[in-house]
Amino acid sequence: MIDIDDKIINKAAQENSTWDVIAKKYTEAYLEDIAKLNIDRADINPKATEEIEKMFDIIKKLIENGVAYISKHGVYFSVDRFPGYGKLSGKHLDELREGARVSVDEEKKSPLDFALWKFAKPGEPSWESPWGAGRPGWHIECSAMSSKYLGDTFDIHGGGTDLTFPHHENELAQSEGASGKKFVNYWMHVGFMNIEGEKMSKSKGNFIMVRDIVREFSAEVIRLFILSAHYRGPLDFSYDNLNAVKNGYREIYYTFQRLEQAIGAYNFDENIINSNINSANAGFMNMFTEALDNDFNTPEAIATIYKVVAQVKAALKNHNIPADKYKEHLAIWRYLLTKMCVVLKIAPVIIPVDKEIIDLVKQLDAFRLKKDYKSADDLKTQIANSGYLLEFTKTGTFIIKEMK
RNA sequence: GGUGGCGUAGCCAAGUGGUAAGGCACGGGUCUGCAAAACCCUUAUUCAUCGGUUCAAUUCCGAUCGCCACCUCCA
Repeated sequence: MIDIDDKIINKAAQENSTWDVIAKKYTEAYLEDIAKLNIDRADINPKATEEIEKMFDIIKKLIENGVAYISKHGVYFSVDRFPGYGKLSGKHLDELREGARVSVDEEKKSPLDFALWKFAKPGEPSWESPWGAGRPGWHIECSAMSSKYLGDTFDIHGGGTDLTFPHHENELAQSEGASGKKFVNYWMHVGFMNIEGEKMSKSKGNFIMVRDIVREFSAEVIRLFILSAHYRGPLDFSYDNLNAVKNGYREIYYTFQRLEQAIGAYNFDENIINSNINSANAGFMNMFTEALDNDFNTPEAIATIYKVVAQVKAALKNHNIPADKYKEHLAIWRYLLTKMCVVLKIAPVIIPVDKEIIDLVKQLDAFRLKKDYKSADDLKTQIANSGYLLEFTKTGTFIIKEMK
């Protein structure tokens, strides 16, 4: 969490508040939104201002290694002294220099050098450092926090595609410049979400807030929507698209409910499941796994889930299977489907149907048997008003909790 | 201008040197006492455009057009 920077300082001034109050407010709002989207809370959410000592360690090492220097305005990273600079974003130093404006800061050795530590301006929050009072440069907190909690080298670093340059490039440079080791094994840069084909922007007023859409759509639907496009590409937000995904998800949700009711209290154990998974079942699981192994191809993984849903529906109707094997057969499919949905965290929570409703349906079925359709229809309406729809099948009536 | 990415049916969206997954929507039909967001079927001779390589290209190469991001401060 970056809890100190220019924006926060400005916002604090605007609202007649202090940086720490502002930072806390937005951090909490962020964590709330994350939770609403069913995103697991990170084990550690370090704050930049609580990791200042670690920043000093890195800056010291960079100075020792000759890739950082002290200038009038702060401690700077020397881009020219780090041979790999530009390797992440595919930029070349000479091209960048041409693009750079005439240096704003004459004290910098290269216009591309960036601040590791900024000396305090009057009235700004500041921390004591070996080089003078000031505050962290933009990128240093990420290097400090990652090396402290994940080590000098770690596997996956995510972020928006807009951060590739300069932020991640600089972060990589200072981390590797200090440690001498490879910083990150895989970078995952995600594409932007547009609104109705246009970039979100405050000036256009076309931005949406997580807290607003979670009121209308479940976390599962939102997640499925986001995962429906490859993460590197752009994602176009629109209510039409979201509703289309919602309609698709309904099928997954209902299928879970049908499975639940068809299997009932059947008690299966993993051994039976594992010994009965045949090549057809395993094939779907492999498709799913391979899709995700292939640069996190979630659209393909989702397509596999829909294929499994189709298999499940066929299985539900397959009464050629001996009764004693039927539930076992379904349990295997449920096991696979659940596994896939859990990975994407879109598995629905199935709430048992209320006793009252079950009783009503029993009455209704009795009326149907007696061909008293008037009474049956009345009950059906009553049940529908409680939010359930019924599917009459040869083997019984499925009671489906409607998805709003 | 530079660098990178993208352009696939009405919409969303994968994919491969060998002839286009999946979802949504639409249309037609079926089952059911009636119904259903249940079931079945249908929907791109074609993958921005134009060339080239190849026995074969949507997939490789080149050009063109269009869209997006970054390339400046700050984050």
